[in-house]
Amino acid sequence: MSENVGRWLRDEIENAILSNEFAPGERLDEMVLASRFGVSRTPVREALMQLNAIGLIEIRPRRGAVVIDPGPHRIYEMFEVMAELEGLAGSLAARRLDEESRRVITAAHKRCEQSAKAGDSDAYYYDNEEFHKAIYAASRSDFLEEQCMQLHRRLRPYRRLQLRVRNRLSTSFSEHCGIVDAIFAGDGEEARRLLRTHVGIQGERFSDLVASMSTR
Amino acid sequence: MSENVGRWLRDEIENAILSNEFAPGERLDEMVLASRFGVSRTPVREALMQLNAIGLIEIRPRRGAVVIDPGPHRIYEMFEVMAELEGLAGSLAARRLDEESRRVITAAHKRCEQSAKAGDSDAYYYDNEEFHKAIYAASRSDFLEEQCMQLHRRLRPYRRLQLRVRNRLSTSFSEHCGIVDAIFAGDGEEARRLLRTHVGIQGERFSDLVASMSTR
DNA sequence: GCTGCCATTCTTGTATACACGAATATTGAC
DNA sequence: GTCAATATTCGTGTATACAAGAATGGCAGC
Repeated sequence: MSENVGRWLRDEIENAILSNEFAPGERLDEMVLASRFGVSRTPVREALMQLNAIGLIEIRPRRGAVVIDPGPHRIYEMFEVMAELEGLAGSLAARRLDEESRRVITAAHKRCEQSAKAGDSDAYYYDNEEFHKAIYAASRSDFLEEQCMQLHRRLRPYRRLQLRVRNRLSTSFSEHCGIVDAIFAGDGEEARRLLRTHVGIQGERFSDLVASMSTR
Repeated sequence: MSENVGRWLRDEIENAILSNEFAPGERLDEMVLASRFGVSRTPVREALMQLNAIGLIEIRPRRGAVVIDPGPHRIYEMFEVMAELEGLAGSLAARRLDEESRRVITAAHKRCEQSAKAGDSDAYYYDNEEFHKAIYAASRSDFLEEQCMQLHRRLRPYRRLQLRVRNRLSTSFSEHCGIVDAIFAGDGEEARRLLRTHVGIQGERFSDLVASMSTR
């Protein structure tokens, strides 16, 4: 547990929302949450305020908090922005790459290769995450890294669904190869282009997303 | 005043921070704020929690809240991300432009022209803001628009400082002209490119920023 | 006179109490 | 039986009370 109950609750409720335990549209009753976590309403409210500020829930005055339901279209928009930010991170990484970042990216890339070849979609899910985080860090822009991490976190559940789609694992990994090559070659614009298409949702992948969302 | 005290306080304190009334590094005492606004500590704390979540203040456990001091480097990073997001907004706007957006952009652009020709830097400051917001809206991506608005808001104080720099007014307006042309021509990539350079801080403009920050 | 330890004070973190608006159930009229 | 007006319940919004950790100041020892 974190040092104070408020933060701990914020993380707990955030996780519960992102893992779909609290479904979109669901009402979050302060007293129910308080008794569930064995605390009073005060830290619960503080946690809710923070989740409201980052856009995970909506607090309607005098009418309680509900989990925001982004809907397919908005999720598409979020991926669109994510693609742009990752593209920027990639281009900066290519320009600013140092030995340490190169090492971390290579390591994550190799783990992805193993999981992809093994066809282990769960393992790939985690390794892929580390790969992308390695690129954020390699951008050497703290603010960009934070923005990427935050958006990545929010999109995590949908990413996971996407990996279930047929052939997505090997396709994803081969895209990684190109990205790594571009970054290591110092070709920022190529890295940006490849990451944008890698992260963005084009064509049939959007209907895949919608389909997987409705059946979860 | 907003419907509930918590939100009102959040806006009040946010404005006070962005207008530099609460300086970076300054400690925000809950009781001082409470008595200043004539309320109890509870809504003050809720406001602080929200400001913490959006990264305007830092709450150190048991040690109170302080206004975050971004520092020149981080502000540069924020402009870098802003440039990228505005570039995306511009490219989407060019592709999706409808009559309504065209009208709003044209109107804002004309107001910029008047303020620029009059050399009225305060008027231009507001008109310029409306111009950029018009482009966010024209992107027809609600999420992108929100992200842009939020970051724009945070960078507002520094934008204002930049406009004070010699010749920046006319330079800015002539850049606007190119952006409008590209968007109206449906040239998304050109709009993106122009907006990126328009918003980003290159070369001497970074030292201008640093200089203006130290003397405010 | 300076340094380190302890007591005091001050501020934050959490719980509880109370007030008020919204949602809901109940009762009465038609 | 349906609808509307009203009473009741329920949950949020704010204030206050209490607990506990951090900052501060004083005192003793050197």
